[in-house]
Amino acid sequence: MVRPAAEDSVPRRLLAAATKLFAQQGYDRTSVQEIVAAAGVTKGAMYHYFGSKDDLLSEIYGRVLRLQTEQLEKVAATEAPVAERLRRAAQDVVVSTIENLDDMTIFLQSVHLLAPEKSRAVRAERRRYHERFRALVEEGQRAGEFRADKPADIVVDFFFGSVHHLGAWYRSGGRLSAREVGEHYADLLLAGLRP
Amino acid sequence: MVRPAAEDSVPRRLLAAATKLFAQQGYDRTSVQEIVAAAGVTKGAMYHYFGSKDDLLSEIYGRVLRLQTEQLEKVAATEAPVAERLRRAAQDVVVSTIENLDDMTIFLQSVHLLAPEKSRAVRAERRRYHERFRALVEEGQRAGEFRADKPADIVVDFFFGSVHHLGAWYRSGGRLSAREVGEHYADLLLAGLRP
Amino acid sequence: MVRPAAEDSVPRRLLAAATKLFAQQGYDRTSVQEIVAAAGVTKGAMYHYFGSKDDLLSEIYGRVLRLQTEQLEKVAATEAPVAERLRRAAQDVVVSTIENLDDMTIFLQSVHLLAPEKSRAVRAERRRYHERFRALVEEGQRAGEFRADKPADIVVDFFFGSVHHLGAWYRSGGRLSAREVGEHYADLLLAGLRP
Amino acid sequence: MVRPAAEDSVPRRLLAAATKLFAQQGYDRTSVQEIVAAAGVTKGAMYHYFGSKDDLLSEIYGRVLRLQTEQLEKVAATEAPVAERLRRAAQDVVVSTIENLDDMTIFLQSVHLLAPEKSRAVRAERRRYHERFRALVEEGQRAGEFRADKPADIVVDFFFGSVHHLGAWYRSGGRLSAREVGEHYADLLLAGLRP
DNA sequence: GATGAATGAGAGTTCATTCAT
DNA sequence: TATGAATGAACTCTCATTCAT
Repeated sequence: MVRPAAEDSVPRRLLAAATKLFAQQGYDRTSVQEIVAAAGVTKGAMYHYFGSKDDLLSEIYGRVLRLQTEQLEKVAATEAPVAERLRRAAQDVVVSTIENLDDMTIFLQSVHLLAPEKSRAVRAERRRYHERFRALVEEGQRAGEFRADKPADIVVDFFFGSVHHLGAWYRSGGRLSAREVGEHYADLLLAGLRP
Repeated sequence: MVRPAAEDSVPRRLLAAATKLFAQQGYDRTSVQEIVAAAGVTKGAMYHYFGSKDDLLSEIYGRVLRLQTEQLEKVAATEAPVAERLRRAAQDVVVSTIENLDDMTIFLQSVHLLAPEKSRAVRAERRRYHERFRALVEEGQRAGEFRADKPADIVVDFFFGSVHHLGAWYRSGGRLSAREVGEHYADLLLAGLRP
Repeated sequence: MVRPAAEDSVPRRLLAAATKLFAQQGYDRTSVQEIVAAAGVTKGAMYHYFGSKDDLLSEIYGRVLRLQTEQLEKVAATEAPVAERLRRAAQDVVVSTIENLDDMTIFLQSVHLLAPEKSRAVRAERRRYHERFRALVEEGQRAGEFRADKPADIVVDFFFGSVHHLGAWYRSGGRLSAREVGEHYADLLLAGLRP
Repeated sequence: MVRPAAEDSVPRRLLAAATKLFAQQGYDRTSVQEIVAAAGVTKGAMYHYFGSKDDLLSEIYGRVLRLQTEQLEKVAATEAPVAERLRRAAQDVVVSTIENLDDMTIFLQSVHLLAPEKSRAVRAERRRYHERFRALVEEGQRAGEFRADKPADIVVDFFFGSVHHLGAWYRSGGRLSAREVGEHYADLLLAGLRP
């Protein structure tokens, strides 16, 4: 019996259901029972594919981390002037955060709930991402395009705070498109860095 | 039997213990048993003073919201130029967030865990706070001191994202004092708003 | 409301029910649900008094170990000739094993199922008991009353193997009383040790 | 594809893995998953050769029972004096128990976990073995070589208790060889039976 | 004002077994 | 002969809350 391509595989259905529920109710408030019911499978099936509830969370993290890291690498590697590269990186991260708002919401509310070793791995990956971003800021400061009196890591934390907060207020279908919010955010960041 | 003045009252001890534990482990991961053990009282005593675990959370919120609202009102009501008032408000909220980092961490990680009606009340109070802040931005835009091409609510969300994120990276005893971080953050905000 | 003295306390009822069920079905095959049902209480009540299913087992062990240790110390401390003391110790341990056959059966079938640290504690206590018994054998060997060509620890293991095996065949109400079995066993041991 | 002769057959590998794991952790604590992993096969393969986890246990029993029964028959059928035959039978059972310590450990800890009908079969076989041994004791008592004031079945249970207990203390590579322990045990038994 | 025994529902996880392929 | 996805029931344990004292 060949499965219709339209019907998602069991692990994919589980991941989708978990993502939605975790974003809506939080990780701790979502029971494995709810997840498997939403995915239309049994608990046993879930534990066949994922070692634990924690693993579902890790997978969701992995997905979004990979995506954003790829985007950043691509933009950073172009030949454009550094101010331009930073602007595009900033705008991209806003857009992709909004486009994956569920994943990001979960990410921000639940990293600290992961088992220690997984939590460490995820944080390490996240740190690398921030460091790549910081390198752009420092490059611009050395080139004299950005003010040099603000520590680059403070700038990065300042900006990513704003980005992480998007899930708290942005509603799709609202006044502004993801692209517009990205432009506003990138403007505010770049303007703040003018020498 | 007269209690030594040095020993805090039972409700205060409970609130202190709950604050610390909620910040460390999250609301859902902290059991009532742990709280009462840390406070050195029994469960019965806790339920005598607080109707539920939820009530402890609401109380913690109330405390920090009241504090920050007061500060903002005070600064906003001065006669200084609007740019100066916004700078001081921004700096103040950073400093007081850092000084009450446990409360703020809990606030940000756990609002969505409150029972609906309490959650609504807290959010409403928070919204009023943000609106007061936004009014400052709009005043500056009308006065021509801030660029007018950025919606004021976007600016507010942009900045409070940064502030809320402080708990994720700031460590007391680190390189920068609360005051210094406040200045950097206020600078970045104000510079971003230059026309 | 004063409880009738006849009605056993909750922890005692739990211990009794657990003892019976563990002996009948084995530790792993007995569910907490079965235990609390047999004791007429809820699971919550059980976990109020015992930290885990393991704790029930440890408690049962403690009871029987204490009992047998006391008996041995009492006999060993008398002034009788060593052969007489060993005979009585041997007989006593048979009788008390038969009288607490459920506890002993559990003991023998389930020590290795205890959590490592508890298992270690129980084994250590057991070893002390065996060493006390061995000291009697060695005393008799030095006094020339027992043959000296058999290592005392081998003798002890030989005999306690027999004792531990009682649960596998002895049925109360059978042909022989506990006392009679004790005499036969003590005879076989002592005769085996004749020089 | 021809398998190398050195590589054991799948059922044999399963039996070996199960024996080791059952002896180490107990039957109930060992999952089918662990067994197949240790044997390097899949669950499906196991259920192809064995109807259930229980069947593995029965097979292990069968193996050791057959072995020991054969040995006893051989010794009992010789022409030597009865005391000599009993001595050799006793010594043999000690040696073969030590040489198959894993199987015997499992046997003793897990017979009661078998499904009723299989358990009955195994016990019956075991009983026949004990009866053959008892017959030797009785023969010696009738011949006046052994004291007659001890019921032969008590003697048999006394001795097999000791033998069964070997797994609880004997460690290969220790002070005494299997042969030496066998001699000591046989000595203690025979000396105990002197008239 | 304060205790702590007791509840009862539900949590995450494990597991022997089945069956379409 | 062999696979491995999937089942479904049972498992131990946790917890916020209640209430007689």
